Amino acid sequence: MLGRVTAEPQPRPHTGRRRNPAVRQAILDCAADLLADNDYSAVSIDAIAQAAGVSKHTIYRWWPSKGAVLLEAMAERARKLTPGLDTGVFADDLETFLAATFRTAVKVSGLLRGIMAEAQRDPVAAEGLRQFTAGRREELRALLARGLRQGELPADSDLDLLVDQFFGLMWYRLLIGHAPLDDTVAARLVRSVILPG
Amino acid sequence: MLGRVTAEPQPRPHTGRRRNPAVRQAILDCAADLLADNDYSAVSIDAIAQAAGVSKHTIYRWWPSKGAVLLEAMAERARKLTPGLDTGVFADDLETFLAATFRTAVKVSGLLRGIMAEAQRDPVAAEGLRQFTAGRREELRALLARGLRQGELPADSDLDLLVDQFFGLMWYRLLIGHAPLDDTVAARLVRSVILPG
DNA sequence: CTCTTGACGAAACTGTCAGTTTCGACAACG
DNA sequence: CGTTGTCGAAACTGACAGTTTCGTCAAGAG
Repeated sequence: MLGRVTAEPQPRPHTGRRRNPAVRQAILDCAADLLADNDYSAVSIDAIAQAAGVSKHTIYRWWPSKGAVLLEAMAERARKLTPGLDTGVFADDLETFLAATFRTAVKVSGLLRGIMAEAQRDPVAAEGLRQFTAGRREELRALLARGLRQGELPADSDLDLLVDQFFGLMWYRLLIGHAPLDDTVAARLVRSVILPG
Repeated sequence: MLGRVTAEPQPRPHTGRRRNPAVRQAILDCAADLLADNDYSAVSIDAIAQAAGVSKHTIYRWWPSKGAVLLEAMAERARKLTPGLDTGVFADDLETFLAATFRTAVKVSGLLRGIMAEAQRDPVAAEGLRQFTAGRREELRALLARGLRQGELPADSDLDLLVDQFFGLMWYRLLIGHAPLDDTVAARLVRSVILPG
């Protein structure tokens, strides 16, 4: 309706004061820092705004909800820490991937746990988390598919199930905290799935 | 200090009005029902108090926090739905256990997700969830140990890792909601771990 | 240069919810 | 019947998400 009335593809290129990308970045950085350092409960929109020297108004002009801010902060920080190497030796690559993933996850566990909690009540955060985890699953799945092609995994392996077993164990230990999540776990996991020989 | 001064082991057996167990039960039942039906965000202490026809005051006299109430409600409901049979055929028992566990978990997924979210900020709920899941892990671990003794699992299986892979996958799918959690999953999981033959 | 547009900070405001406190019954036991 | 502790009702505090209002400032248009 509205679009028909005006019928202007790009009527006004732009005018007025431009948004400051430094402000946006400061918000994301402070959000991630707060989540990493403090308890999740200590991280409020007001706290982020204060830490970034920004008004709440500005935050809500750029993101629709608290969950959206936290999620983008997490996604950005996670993007920086992805290995993705290929030595040609499947078992080594898988172990490297898992070990690096676990190490990073433990380092930012406060952030991950907070986002997971937020996603259980905020649909925006839930959808974002679904997309974020989908990307991570796709990466691991591609790696496992290579192992399957090279005959290092049983031919009838269910890759989706395997992926969820790995990431599931990771999240389970992160969220409950009953057992460690370190390089040893990564090594044992790899040994439990690859075919002997 | 205080104990020394009085020096009375059981000074006063009891006096005054007795607490009404029906009230306690009503609170737990209503809490579990609310969590099962509605969104978790719709479940507040006020809502539970109103549904149970009880004052908030009464709830807080019996439990220290919201998380404690929800956790006890969950633990009670979960206790009613444990299989624990033994047909002698390990693979069948394992599949039955997993399938029943998944079915129940999906049915009360709103409750489980809410508790998990609560446990990420309330230490009381976190400790309770740790104990609850420890019991579940112990049960599954005992079942797997039987399979190991009977030679149906690889001799070098890491049972703790296996347990966390199973429950991890369950929670992961419950919390993210990207893939189903049904009998088929249980069957495939069993097939992926037992030795052929 | 000046006017318009929109980004931004400050701060007040609304609504919800956890947890506390107060008060007035009321029930059991001595 | 008095003491003791349970219970409901309701007001209250404090924190926080999200909104609104207002004044200011920066950048482009004319």
